[in-house]
Amino acid sequence: MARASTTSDAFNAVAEPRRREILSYLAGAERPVGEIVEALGMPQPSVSKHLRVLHNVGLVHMRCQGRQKLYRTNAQAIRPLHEWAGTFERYWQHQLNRVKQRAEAMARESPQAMNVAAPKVQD
Amino acid sequence: MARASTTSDAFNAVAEPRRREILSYLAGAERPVGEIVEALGMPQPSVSKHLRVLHNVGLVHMRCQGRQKLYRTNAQAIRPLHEWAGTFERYWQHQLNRVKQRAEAMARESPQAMNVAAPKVQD
DNA sequence: ACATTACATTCCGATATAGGAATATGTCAA
DNA sequence: TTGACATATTCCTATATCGGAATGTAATGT
Repeated sequence: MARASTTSDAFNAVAEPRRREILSYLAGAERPVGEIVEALGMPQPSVSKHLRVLHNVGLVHMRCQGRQKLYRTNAQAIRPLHEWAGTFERYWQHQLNRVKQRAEAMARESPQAMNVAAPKVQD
Repeated sequence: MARASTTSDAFNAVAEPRRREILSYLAGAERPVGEIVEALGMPQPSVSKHLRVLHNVGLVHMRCQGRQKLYRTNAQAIRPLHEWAGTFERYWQHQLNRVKQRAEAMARESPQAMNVAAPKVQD
């Protein structure tokens, strides 16, 4: 099998850097496709294709207005991603604490050693 | 061009569901490959390949111990992802506030309408 | 009706996967 | 040394991309 399709979930959709750019651009306000094209300097068909992917996974909303289509980021759909990553927060805080505590211990025991290259410590 | 390589950054590496499983499993403690294989029920070569990808982008650390290799999630490497998603937090809060305010306004003005199907509102 | 504007879609080619099977590498134990 | 164990790598195939170019489609203006 090949890689999971990008239309399947937000994680895959967001893996593409240009789609992240589009999401950031559309976060604050509705914009027609033409403005995205101009602002981000991407070819129009490319933008349309990325918008289709984003729309399929619910990361953007769309509204028609005359011959324009106004797109806007659906921030709600990004929450699961934020929450998944947040799951690891206690672990990186724990790692930071260990680094901090080692640094303080070193400073107490041999302050003059603080200016030399630190040994590569196993965490 | 094809899709960006999964070895390039954390966003792509994390797009694969099985890799997310592995990261979660390795978040709290070091584990040898064999335990991952058993715990998650994936074929061993598959686990090794996913671990290579995760290691290449710095999402896991590795340490040799005899004939085993102990892997562990590097939670720090997940922070950029969390922060990127967090960028949108103010927008989804804003959306939630609007929903909440509309609900309260409706409750004040016509409490008996709260039990019928709400009109599809444009946000 | 016709031209124009605003987007979307299709066709194409190159490439990067993921998974399965088989095999290779490296480490310890008798 | 030989063998068992733990993990990594290679070979293979099917498929899902992304980008570019060209074309299709729908709404508006004259």
